[in-house]
Amino acid sequence: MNKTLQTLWQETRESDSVRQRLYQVLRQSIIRMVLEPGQALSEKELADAFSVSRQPVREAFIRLSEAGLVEVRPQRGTYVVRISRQAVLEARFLREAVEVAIARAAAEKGLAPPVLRELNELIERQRGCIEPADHDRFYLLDEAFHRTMALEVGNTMAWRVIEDVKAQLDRVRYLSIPDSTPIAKLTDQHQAVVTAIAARQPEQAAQAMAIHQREILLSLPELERRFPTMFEASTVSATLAEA
Amino acid sequence: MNKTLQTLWQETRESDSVRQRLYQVLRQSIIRMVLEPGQALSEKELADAFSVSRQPVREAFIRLSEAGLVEVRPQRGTYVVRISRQAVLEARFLREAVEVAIARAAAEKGLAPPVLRELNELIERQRGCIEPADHDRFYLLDEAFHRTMALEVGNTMAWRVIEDVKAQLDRVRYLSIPDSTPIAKLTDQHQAVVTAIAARQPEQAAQAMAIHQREILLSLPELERRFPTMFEASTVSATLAEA
DNA sequence: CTAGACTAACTACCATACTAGTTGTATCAG
DNA sequence: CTGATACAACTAGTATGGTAGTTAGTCTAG
Repeated sequence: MNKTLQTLWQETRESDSVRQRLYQVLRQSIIRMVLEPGQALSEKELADAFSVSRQPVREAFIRLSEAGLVEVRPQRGTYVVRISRQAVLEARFLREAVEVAIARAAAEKGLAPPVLRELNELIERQRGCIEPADHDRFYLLDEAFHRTMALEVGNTMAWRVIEDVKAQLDRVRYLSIPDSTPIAKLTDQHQAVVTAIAARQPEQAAQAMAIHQREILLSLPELERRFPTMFEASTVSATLAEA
Repeated sequence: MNKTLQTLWQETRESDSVRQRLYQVLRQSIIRMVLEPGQALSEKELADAFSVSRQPVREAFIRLSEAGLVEVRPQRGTYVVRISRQAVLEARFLREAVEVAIARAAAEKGLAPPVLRELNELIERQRGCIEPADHDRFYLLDEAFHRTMALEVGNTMAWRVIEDVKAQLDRVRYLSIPDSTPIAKLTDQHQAVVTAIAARQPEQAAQAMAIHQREILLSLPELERRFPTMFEASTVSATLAEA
């Protein structure tokens, strides 16, 4: 069993339930490609590795399968799902729909000055990741940026949805490091969104967020070529449908 | 234990896992107010009632808690969550965001003639529920309408999100029967959406769907007055925030 | 009569045991 | 050597037992 899993396990809060801790560890491991797409996961093996029983492992599997990160095949096994072009496109569509609505709502209702200050501060810190490039830190700051916006519009439910679909997208993003969209460009896009919100221009905010959400589309086909084993075998019809 | 639960249990497919069957039964029961907001649910009691073990009941509880329909308080108990104004508003926001995006995408990409025919047929059957008013049948046809649109735009993920948030909204809808928005009006709104999609007018389709999604807002305050026990005690600050 | 401590009856969580179903392999018949 | 079959080693799903924590009620000390 992988060493990194043990490390992540140690980092989880002991006050949480075993199920939650396992879920977090496995989720992170899948996103970070520690557990590779297609890999089989064993309830028993993981239970032994973490010195817990099979039951919480199983419950974590169920949760992961609902998030679309693993597939549980009854009496057969549980597998890390391969990246699917269809799933990525669906996740991106969904995330755009929700985040654009959030940006528009934020511009309509307006955000309190302290919140705007917090967002701008996050953007500043993101600029600090440009040179030298620090993708890990930017990832965290980027997540914080989107989370802050979602929650400040008063919507925990929306953030949970975003968090779920983000997992699909982050796996792709992780693959595309370091030749992904430059951090500077993404940060500028964040800035554009906040500026439009501060200026109370809903359509402009929505537009800026939509542009931001479409960045990921660019690298997908190339990644599928470079990492064929990570992807679900795409049928010809599926390929044509997207053309 | 309630008689209706047993009936629903009989109707579930025996090929599904006990966990899934329990989830469906409990979900429906909560939406239909068979299990009332605030009511305590007992693992053991339900397990005995359905002649299954506590484990699948527990797993169904976990899934329900993720859908925001029950609250699991460790070592304390599991309770049907009361309707919360905040949760309803969040669910509505989220649903509007996703469904509007779907309507827009459908108008942009266009739908195949058979699909348009199917949607129009559903609308026709919905008209059949107007006089005499058949809310139960309309509910199913309405769900079918939205599901068809979501899936036809090629998005199973989006439909799953809608399905989840719909649970929150359907509970309110169930309360507001029979003095809810007239079926005729809702059907007309469906028609407007399909017409705009068929005419390939994205903005018009988005607008029509947005109007449709805002219907529910109207009845909420009155329902909160009429059924105080069904709702979460709303604090003064929360009330003010929504004003 | 009141306040605090103890107790009994719950709860969810985790561990373990058992069942039924799938799969790969080895063995045996042709 | 090939093909089918039986078996062994897995799997997830379900059942049951044990543990720690919460709660409400009662009983006792003041």
